[in-house]
Amino acid sequence: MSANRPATAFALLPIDSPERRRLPPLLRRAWYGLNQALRRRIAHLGITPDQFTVLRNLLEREGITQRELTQLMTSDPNTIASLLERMEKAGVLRREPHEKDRRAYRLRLRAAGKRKYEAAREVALALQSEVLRVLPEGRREEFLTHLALVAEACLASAAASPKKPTAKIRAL
Amino acid sequence: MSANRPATAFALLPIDSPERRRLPPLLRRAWYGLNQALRRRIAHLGITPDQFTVLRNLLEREGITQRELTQLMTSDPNTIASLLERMEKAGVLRREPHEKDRRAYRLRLRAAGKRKYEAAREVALALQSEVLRVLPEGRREEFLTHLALVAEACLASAAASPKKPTAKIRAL
DNA sequence: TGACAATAATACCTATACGTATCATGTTTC
DNA sequence: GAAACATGATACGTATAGGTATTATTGTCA
Repeated sequence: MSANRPATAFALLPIDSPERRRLPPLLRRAWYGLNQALRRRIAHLGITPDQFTVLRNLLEREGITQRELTQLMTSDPNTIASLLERMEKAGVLRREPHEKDRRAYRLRLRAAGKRKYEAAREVALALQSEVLRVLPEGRREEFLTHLALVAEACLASAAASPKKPTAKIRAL
Repeated sequence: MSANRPATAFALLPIDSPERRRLPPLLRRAWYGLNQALRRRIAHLGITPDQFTVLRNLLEREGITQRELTQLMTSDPNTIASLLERMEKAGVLRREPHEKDRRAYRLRLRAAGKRKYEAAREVALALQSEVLRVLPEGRREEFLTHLALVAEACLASAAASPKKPTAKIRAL
């Protein structure tokens, strides 16, 4: 066990460490690293990675409700509500009343939001290319396909895990 | 920035096209899903997934400092400090003064921490098996190897992204 | 149509991520 | 050996994740 200070914390681990083979730490490192890199690279635009994700979803589907955005982002209504509150205050989007459902809002991008999105998109594309280059070219699609399977399985596991350990109503 | 040269026709779609599988949303969904599933399944133990990670690291390396734990978890000193404060208050670990460095603490597990860890570990192992079952058995190791490469690349990108856009001192 | 369940959004809470600034201590350098 | 610098930890602020509870509205059904 060496006490040297490597370039990355990951390299601190012995080559045969179980950490290198365990799904949760690997997912954690990948996601946090990617998120942190993007956050730092778009900080000058005044938006965060999550806000960037919101902008992308709104650009692709103008006028969706908060509930729909929550579904698209696999997030939580509370998180989305406060996220949108900050973004509206920052002037990148607006919430207009839904014409049919007075409980809901329709989300619309503003010009500033579109501009910030376009700029951040360039950064994000470059970052993704940069990261995927470490995989052999012929294996990248396969990796993403497998990752998609794993992601769906993770979401399914979460959905199958009740918030409250109530009586198991899961009738078969 | 070199152009992407995908091998398949599917991959000829724009890299951020909704039809194509993008790395950031996939990583996000996988990580959030896995984290949420684990959080709900160990909530009855009174610990969170991050606290579980702390416990595992402390069990494997008793007496490390907060700084070392920060490196192992690829986290942030601030995050670790408040995390440990909560855990110390909850009685699962204690911070004792470092015998050489009066700035540092040595982290030690308490009995309650060991117990909670053991219980949570069973849950985590089952969850990982459950998730990885969606991949063909012969591809799981390969997937984890690729994920490790990607994780390392993500951390490298983050490390190469300065917090402040100062003059880049990094030698190319 | 009136009671009631479901739904969209929010309020309030705690936990985490991570930025800047600060403090105490350790190390290096001239 | 004192000043300059580096480092471990914390204080404080903002953003996000997500839990429970509440409010306002909608839809359903007896």
